[in-house]
Amino acid sequence: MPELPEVETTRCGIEPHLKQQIIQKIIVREARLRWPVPKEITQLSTHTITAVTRRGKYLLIQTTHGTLIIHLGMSGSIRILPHDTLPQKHDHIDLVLRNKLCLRFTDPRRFGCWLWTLSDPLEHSLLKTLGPEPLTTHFNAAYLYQRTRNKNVAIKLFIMNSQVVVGVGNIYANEALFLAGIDPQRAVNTLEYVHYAKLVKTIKKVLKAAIKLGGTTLRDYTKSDGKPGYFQQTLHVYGRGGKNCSTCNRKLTEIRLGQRSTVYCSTCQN
DNA sequence: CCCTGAACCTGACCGC
DNA sequence: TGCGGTCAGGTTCAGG
Repeated sequence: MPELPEVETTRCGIEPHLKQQIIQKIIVREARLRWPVPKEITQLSTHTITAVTRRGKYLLIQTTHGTLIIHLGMSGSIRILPHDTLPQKHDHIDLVLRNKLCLRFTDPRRFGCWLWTLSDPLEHSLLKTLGPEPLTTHFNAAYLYQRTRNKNVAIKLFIMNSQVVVGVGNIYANEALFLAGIDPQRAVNTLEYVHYAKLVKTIKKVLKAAIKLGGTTLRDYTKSDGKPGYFQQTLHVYGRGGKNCSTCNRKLTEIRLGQRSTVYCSTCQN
């Protein structure tokens, strides 16, 4: 469910409830996530949460003694609930606070993760090699252009590679390429600097707009307060294969690229 | 190093 | 109603 806007929406939703609060306990009902949930995290009581930050699609819950590194995978979500709310199926982890609130992690497919580190989380092996944040100036046309020389991958796969830039998943890759007028299959070394200038702009634009609307709600995703996001109402291509292009009114093409569904307009995108 | 495809897992949906 | 196939917002890993 989560790309960068959904993770950022989650972060903003949980931060005010967690900051400066003391952990009472962490209950792990199902430790078989992407990687086994480490046993140490069930012993974090009395630690105070100092900050809730994000790097790419990873949420970082920093405490006085270490940092929880959380990823929502494909189907993960987090809600803030009263501590005595009965858990449902797939509610794998509760972070219970002394103030009687509970951060509950739900993840049917279990592609998400909860890890724990005592050192700088940005130096963790999963985070260390991540590309720049898309909404910073480090992500710019010159950077992308430089990284694409001598490479032959399709542009859509390239921008979805977290070593290149973090946070761009399947929805926003499709949308950004549509807005930039670029064919998702186009090999990166055939695109010029001007294409990258345009693409950087549309990626930033689409991510910012999605964050503003609380993310995209498809199927069951909701924000940390249980309410849906509204960005899906503004999608131009994602999930619209076979429907008409909002610009030229011709039928949108749907293909598979790197095992992911890819929708684009063969007239407007070249 | 570059690139592709399999793998991880559950649930919803579609056609027969 | 049941069964098999396909698809789903992500990422790592093995192998050519």
